[in-house]
Amino acid sequence: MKYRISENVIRRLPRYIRQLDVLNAAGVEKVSSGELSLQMGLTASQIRQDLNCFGGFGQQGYGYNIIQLREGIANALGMNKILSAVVIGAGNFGRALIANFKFDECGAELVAAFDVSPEIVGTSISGTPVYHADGLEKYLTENHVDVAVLTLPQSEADAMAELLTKCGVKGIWNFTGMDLDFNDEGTVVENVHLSDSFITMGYYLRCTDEKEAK
Amino acid sequence: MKYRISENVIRRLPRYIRQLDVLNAAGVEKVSSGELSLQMGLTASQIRQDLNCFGGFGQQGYGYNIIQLREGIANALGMNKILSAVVIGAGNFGRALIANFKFDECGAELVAAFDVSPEIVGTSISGTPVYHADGLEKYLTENHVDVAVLTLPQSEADAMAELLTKCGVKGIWNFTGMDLDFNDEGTVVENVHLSDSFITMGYYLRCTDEKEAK
DNA sequence: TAGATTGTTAATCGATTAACAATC
DNA sequence: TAGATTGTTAATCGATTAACAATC
Repeated sequence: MKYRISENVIRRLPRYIRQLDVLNAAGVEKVSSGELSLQMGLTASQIRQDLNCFGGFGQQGYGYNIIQLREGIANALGMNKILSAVVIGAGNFGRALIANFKFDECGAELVAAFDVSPEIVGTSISGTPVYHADGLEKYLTENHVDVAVLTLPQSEADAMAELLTKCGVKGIWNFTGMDLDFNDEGTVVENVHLSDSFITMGYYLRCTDEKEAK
Repeated sequence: MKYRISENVIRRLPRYIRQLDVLNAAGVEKVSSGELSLQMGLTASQIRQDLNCFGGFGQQGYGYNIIQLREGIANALGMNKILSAVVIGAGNFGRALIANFKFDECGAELVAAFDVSPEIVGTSISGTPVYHADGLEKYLTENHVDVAVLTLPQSEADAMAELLTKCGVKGIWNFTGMDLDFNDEGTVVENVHLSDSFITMGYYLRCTDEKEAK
C-alpha cells in the first residue's frame, strides 16, 4: 500500500482477477498490459498505473505472469484473510445468495443464516444452517462474525444494523434497497441497489433507441 | 439533454430518486441542494450541477419541489416509457428477481420467464408465466421485448446473448457473472457482479480492522 | 424589500492518458 | 544485443468544488 489508493482503482481490481481467471483457465501463462487492455476495454496505461499501486508484479520486456499477478491482486485486496459471514433474512433473495453465491471465491465463509419463518428455521439450505433470528445476538457474542448479508424488509433494516454493529459485525452487505449510513463508525456498509443498475441500463437503452430512430 | 451527460451523473440520478421518494413519503414538499447534500453525502454544488444537466428544476430562493424534481429526473432517465422484460433462467436467483424485484418501479414490466426445468415450466411465479426456453425465439418474434434478465449458467450465456440480440432484444441485464461485451452493437449490456461488490467491501473492511489494530 | 437559494462560470483537484527511460 | 514491455514521470482531460451574480 503506497499511499491512499482511490476507490476507482479498488473497484477495478476484482475485474482484473476475473479476467486473469479466464486467461488462466484457458491455459495462458503471461499477459501484457497491452493485451489486457484489449480484452478489458481499458487503456494499457491505466492498467499499469493500477497494478503499480501495489508493487512490481510485472517484468519489463515480458509482461505479467498470470498466476503471480492474480495472487498479488488477491493479496492486495486481503482476500487471503477469510471473513466469516451470516445471511440475515432467508427470503427468496437470501436463499438465492445462500445457495448460489460463491462466498469462498470472495474470501469469505458463510457460517449461518437467520430468519423468523417457522417453515425454514431449523432447516439447512445448501449446507448452511438456518437459525431463528431471536438467537442472533447470542450467536454473535459466541461466534466471531465479520460480515452480515442483509436481505430482510426495509422496516427492520435500521434496528438490525444497530444490533449488528453493537455485536461487533464490521461489514454489512446491504440488499434492503435502503441506504444505511454509518459515516463516522468503524462499520463498512456496501449498499447494493439492483434497481439503480436496472434504471441506468434503461436510460442507455432508450438513448440507443432514439439514436437509431433518427 | 444538453450535450453528453457523464456516466457518473447518470448513475447518481437513481439515488436522487430514492432520496426524494423517502422525503416525499415523509410528507416533505421541498428541499434545497444544501439539505439534500447533508442527507446524501454529496456537495450542494455537485447536486446543483447534476440537476442542471437537464433543466431548471429548481427555483431561486426556494429550492426544489420534491414531486416535480422526482418527475423531472424520472423523465430524464426515460422511465415513463415502459420497457417489457423477460427473465431467462428461473433458478434461485431468477426466481428471487421474479418474485421480489420491483420492475414496475424501474420503468419496466416483467412479461414472462423462460427455463428448461420441467418442474417449473408451465407454472407461474408471482403471476409471471414460466415458458420453456425452446419457445423463446418464437416468443421474441411475436412479442416485443426490450430487456432480457440473464440468470442462467455461464456456459449458456454467450449463445443466449447472441440469440437475444438477433431477435431484437436491446438490453441485457446480465447476472451470469461473466462479462458480455458488444462494443460496437446497438445492444446495451449491464453486467452485474455481486462478487465484485462483496470483494470491495471486504477490502475496506480489512483496512478498517488494520487501522483499529494499531 | 431582504433573505435564500438556484443556475452557472471559474478554479481546483484528481484520474486518465501519453511518453519515455529503465531493464528484462 | 535487439525487441518488448514495464514502471514512472509529465501532460491532459474531466469531474468536483467554490464562488457569485441572477432571481424568486
